Amino acid sequence: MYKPLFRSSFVQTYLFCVGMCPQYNYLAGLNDDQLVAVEALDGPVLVLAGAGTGKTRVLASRLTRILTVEKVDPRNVLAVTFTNKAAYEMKERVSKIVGSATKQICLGTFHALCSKILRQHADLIGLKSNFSILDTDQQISLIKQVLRDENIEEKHCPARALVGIFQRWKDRGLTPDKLYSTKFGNIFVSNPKQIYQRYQDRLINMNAVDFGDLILHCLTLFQNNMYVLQQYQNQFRYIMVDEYQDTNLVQYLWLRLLAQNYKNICCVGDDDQSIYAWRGAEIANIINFENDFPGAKVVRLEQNYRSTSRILAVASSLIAYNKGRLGKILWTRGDDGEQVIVRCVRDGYEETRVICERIKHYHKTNVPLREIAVLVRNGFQIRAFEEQLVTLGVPYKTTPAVRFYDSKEIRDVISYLQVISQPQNDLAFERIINVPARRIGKSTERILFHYARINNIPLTIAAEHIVQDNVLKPAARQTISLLMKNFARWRKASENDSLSKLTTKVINESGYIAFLQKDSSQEALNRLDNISELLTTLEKFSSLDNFLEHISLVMEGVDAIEFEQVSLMTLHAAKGLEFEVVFLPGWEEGIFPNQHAIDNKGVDALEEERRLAYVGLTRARKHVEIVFAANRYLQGFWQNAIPSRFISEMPVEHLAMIGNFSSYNTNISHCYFDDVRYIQKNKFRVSALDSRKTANNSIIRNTDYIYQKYDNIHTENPKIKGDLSTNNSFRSDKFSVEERVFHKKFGMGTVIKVYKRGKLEVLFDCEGNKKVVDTFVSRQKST
DNA sequence: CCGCATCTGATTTTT
DNA sequence: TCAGATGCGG
Repeated sequence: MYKPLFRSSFVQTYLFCVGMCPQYNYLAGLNDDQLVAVEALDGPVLVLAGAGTGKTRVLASRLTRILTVEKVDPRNVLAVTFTNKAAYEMKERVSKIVGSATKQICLGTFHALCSKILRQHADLIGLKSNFSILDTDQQISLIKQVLRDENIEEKHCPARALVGIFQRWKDRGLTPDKLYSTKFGNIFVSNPKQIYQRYQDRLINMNAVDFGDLILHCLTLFQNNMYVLQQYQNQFRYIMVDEYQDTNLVQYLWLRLLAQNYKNICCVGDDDQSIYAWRGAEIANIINFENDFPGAKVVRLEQNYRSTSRILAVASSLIAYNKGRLGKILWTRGDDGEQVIVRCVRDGYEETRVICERIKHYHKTNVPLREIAVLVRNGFQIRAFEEQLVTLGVPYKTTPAVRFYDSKEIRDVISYLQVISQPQNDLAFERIINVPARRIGKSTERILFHYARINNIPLTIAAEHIVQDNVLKPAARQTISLLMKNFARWRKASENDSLSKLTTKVINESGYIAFLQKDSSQEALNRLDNISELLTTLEKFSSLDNFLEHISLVMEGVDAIEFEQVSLMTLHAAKGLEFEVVFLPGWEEGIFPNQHAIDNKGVDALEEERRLAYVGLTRARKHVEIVFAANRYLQGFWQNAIPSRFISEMPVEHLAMIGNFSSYNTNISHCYFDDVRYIQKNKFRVSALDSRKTANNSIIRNTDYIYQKYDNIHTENPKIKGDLSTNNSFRSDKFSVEERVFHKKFGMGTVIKVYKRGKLEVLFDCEGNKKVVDTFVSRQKST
């Protein structure tokens, strides 16, 4: 019953040769701390790896040591990462050192590994091994079905929100029976537990899991089947985890179970770079590591090989405002570098213009475009830069690019393939039952669905049955009959045909291609292109199941060849990357930190924003340019903005403030930049950092100076002295529709709509319809 | 069944 | 503003 996940063949011999090779030195160039991290193989180890401290190198060297020096069978090594990207990177790196043995290592994302394990023991949790993995769209439509069955109106309880809520529960190991709280986010329904239970029942029923289930089911499997757990506990002698700060509770429990036997678990992460708490990551995992794994060794990697010391000083000062950190101090032997530029601009348009000018400037001074990045807080900020760069003819790339597998036509084709391979996949069947349009409308669907639910059978089976009866109109009956005959034929073909041959058959015989060819629009042409691209991709897969697994777990398309282009991306997407020059626009209260974080009364959300800022700053090797605008056109309103609090948390001596601050119409401009304006550029030395540099090879542990410096920042560096809230405070007296108001510029008007956050739409008597912020209008006294 | 008007609400995103 | 959802009429 039990099979090892990976089979080994001649690897042992190969590794023996590598291990014996005297000139081969995997330890070359590692610093003292890195060396400790690489050599501490026994027992639990936490490697706190700051940004740019050579984390991936350490992981790869460690793996090398385990395989070549300790001569551990690669099958006994488990290496878990969070993203496919990280898994791929690690694979690349390790295969350069240990070659083909890499394939034997159990290396992958949590989800991929759990899926693999689950498919081997599916029967133990009531699934078949060909279970389907639902994507978000499918989750939503399943929840919609459940809500419909329970007679719950979606208005009170949007399916999309439920996806998130269920996911969070699953992140925390809460199966319906364990759910103790009936709190349901902000959503009101009478019985949340029941909806959750029904959703889970339906999933099992249709032989499907969602992403959260992959790990949660696997954990349940281990907990309920001692002998299965023991097999894996014995198999995985060494466990390594990357990006540990991003793991959630279930993943932690999963790891802890697996590590129980050998206890050789090494987690690498950085609490300061934890930016995914909002989707279930538990920063507590990394903070509590020493308690969770008794006797754990903690290694700090603090020597930074990426940024200038000024950039590090700025980033360190900022992150020091967070409480509850494990505490790390990055240092470098590199140059002090330039000051971090903080630029004030009039509005968003100027922001884009200036940044694009600066991009051209750096490019002219021989910085390659691929070394330049604009990192934003919100996706929508990217667009303005795209437009400007297009007009300037500067090549750029945005991440995430539109995902290949997300496009409608690809999803359609995949759904056909899913129905072939997983006849119980109702959601896939539902998607294509009338695509291309074959005149199966709502009424036919309803009859079919009803029949399936009453008899508790999959839709495909129900369809087979129902065409035998007379319940359907002849036309619909014939159409469905034909469709089912097609599927039977394709299913048969799938046993012999290659994947691309099968797919070609499907898209021709189903009429899908004809349906697209009928349409001569550019859009349809693109879709046809995409499909032929899919056919090419399919060549690479050995089986249909293989392919379906891949697209469920690896949504990323293949990265295009990297041209010389500027990177435009969100701060989240930038984690793990580095650039010579980094632009950080939109550093205003409400954008960064964003409004949600400010509204949350707790500090947690704000601290996560701060970590995000820290991630942004530490992406840069040489230059950082922060920009904030005094006015911004947002969601249809012009609003004036306050510089981000994060700016005041950075040490002024490392900043160069540039810009015209008079655009502020309150006293912000003066109070904010008093201390800053006259900083002289060249008078500064980073003394604490310098002293470290002079130390001959021994790392100075005396960090008092820096701490003292931080304390000063907290107490004696009140860069924001004035009242910043002048224009951004909200009125306590709310306006209502039809009320008469007066605006200094537009005159008298009537409120026609009231939005959230004090925004009004007013029909002015002379100026017409305008949207304004309520702090700019006054109430007309009724006499 | 589709197209157009109207309304609503608006992070971050991976698996 | 602007994209996505909804609802109505042909």
